[in-house]
Amino acid sequence: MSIVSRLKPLVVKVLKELYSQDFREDDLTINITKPEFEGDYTLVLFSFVKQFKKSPEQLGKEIGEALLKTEPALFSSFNVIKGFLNLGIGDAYWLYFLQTNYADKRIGLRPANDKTIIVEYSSPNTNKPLHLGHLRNNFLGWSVAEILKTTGHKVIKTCIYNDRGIHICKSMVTWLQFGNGATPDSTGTKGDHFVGDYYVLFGVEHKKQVEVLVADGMSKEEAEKNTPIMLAAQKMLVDWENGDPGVRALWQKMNSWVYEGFNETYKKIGSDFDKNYFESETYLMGKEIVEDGLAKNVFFKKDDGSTWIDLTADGLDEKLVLRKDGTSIYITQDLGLADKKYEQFHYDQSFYIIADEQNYHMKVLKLILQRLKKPYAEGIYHLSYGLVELPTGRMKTREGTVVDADDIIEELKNVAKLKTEELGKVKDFNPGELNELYETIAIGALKFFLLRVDPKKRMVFNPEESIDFHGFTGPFVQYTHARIKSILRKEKPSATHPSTVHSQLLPKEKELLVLLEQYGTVLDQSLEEHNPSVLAIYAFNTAKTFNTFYTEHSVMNAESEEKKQLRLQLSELTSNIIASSMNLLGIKVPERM
RNA sequence: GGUCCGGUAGCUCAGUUGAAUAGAGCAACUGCCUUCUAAGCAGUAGGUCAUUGGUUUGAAUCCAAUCCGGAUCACCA
Repeated sequence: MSIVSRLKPLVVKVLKELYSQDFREDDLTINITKPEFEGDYTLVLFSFVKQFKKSPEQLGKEIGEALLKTEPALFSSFNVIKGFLNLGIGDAYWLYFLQTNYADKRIGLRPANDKTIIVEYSSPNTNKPLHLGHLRNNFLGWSVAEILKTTGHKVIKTCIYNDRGIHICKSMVTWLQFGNGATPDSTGTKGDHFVGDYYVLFGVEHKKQVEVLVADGMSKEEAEKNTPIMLAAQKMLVDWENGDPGVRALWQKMNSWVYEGFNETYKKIGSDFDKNYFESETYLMGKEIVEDGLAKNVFFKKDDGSTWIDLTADGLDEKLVLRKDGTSIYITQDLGLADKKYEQFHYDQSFYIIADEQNYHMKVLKLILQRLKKPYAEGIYHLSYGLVELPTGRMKTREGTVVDADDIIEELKNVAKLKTEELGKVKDFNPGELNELYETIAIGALKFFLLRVDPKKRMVFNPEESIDFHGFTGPFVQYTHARIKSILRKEKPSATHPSTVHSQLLPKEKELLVLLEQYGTVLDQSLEEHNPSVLAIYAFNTAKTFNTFYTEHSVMNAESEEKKQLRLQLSELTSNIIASSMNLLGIKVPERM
């Protein structure tokens, strides 16, 4: 139990005894004491002043004295400044926490509960490689899923492949017309990039053909729809839907190239899925749900035969759910997929990690499911994140400003290599170990960079900043971990050494320990907010605080054996907490770097 | 136009369930490697918290209005 959750009931109890008034723990404001004041935690008194008609100074004195009397073992001192009651917590509390937790490698892990949560955190199109936007999505979803797992939830990670549709046909048609039978193997190109190149080529060809048509007198708008290559793609889509064997075979072949490429990238970035869904298998689902909803008058038909839902009562519009020709649209598929997932996993909650461009769409999805009185509707949760932009603005495929996932990882690996060679600290590593280290650092830098920002907010990805391994970065935290491990390789805390619980803590020791004690609270916050960035910030602060401690005090050459043991324990606890919090972000921490 | 999100140091971001003198990192400048890893540490400098008004003992935080930026409102996905 964290210190704050221990303090609050005590204050409630004391207030009751002193003033015969009941307070809820939520009524209390207890913050960590600012460094410029004496004390560890601070109770803010202003809210009581009016109620009890006493001065803050007097209240503080009375409450402080009562607390000290009630728990003399916990509190060591108090002081009142203006409306703030600063409470000193005795070293014994912190030392007991250290003693009982330092060796826990799985610190933070909670007992299992009975909640099942399904997390959909990747939804790539199979016509082009993954880019920076996909990475934020993947890193975020993976991390949120791991946070849920470590706090005891059963989690199912899923991916939905958008593997059909006009965009896929564009790559296919272009490959048929211009590919001359080339394959990823024959060209030595990664499969997803290979297919993506034809998608780009489609755009180039299409543009050329538009110009020809316009020169022949067609309007630009008309021409856009009528280039030979566009018509071919549209025909291919119809053929695909009709199950044309040739088209299906081509589709399977090209998609398999893409999956091979995706799998390589997913493996590298550590994305894993318990269940894959494919749009080609789900795009017809949902029609039954619409039929059902029509019968229940949740939906209605217009004269042209199209099916709609009226969401104006909820401040939205009328929304189409089936086209007039009876074919389904995006939202229809999503209704079907939500149902399918529930059928398969009976989830309590269903998370969708999707960019905030789709806020409206996700609101509609949940609302429709609620109108349909689906048992799982309340559990639908859209974890909306902001787009990743470049310093020059939004990434645009057409302008070639999209940052490719594989490229950026490779670039960061190179930086890691150069930096590591320059420092020369791991000259004894074999090539395999070196490659692993470079990858650990590169992925760590990238994940930390994308996860350290509040997911809800738009963020700017500055390529120059991302290759900086100093300061508020993944490699900084990784480095601190390696530093600690270097000490612990020399000596581990002794299990037989007499207890350190009666030691005296120096300011830097205490500062670190107080921070380490907050790990559980931080984990709670990241869980409640579905926000990995609080863990990233915490891991950085912990590393920074350790480095300050490390510079000021020697562990191995401590003043006494007892001090050495205490610092070894502190070091081990720090490394465990850094490792745990970084692992929840999907970041590995090296033993040496 | 309706709805939603954002505007904090030169840049990137914390802080937004109200609380003490608004914090980090980068960039700039000054120091510290015969001592457990200098991918580090210590320090200097840098702010009308978009603007105006309001509520409050107390506002970056809550309310209102305004300005600026973004997203969305398709028989696209």
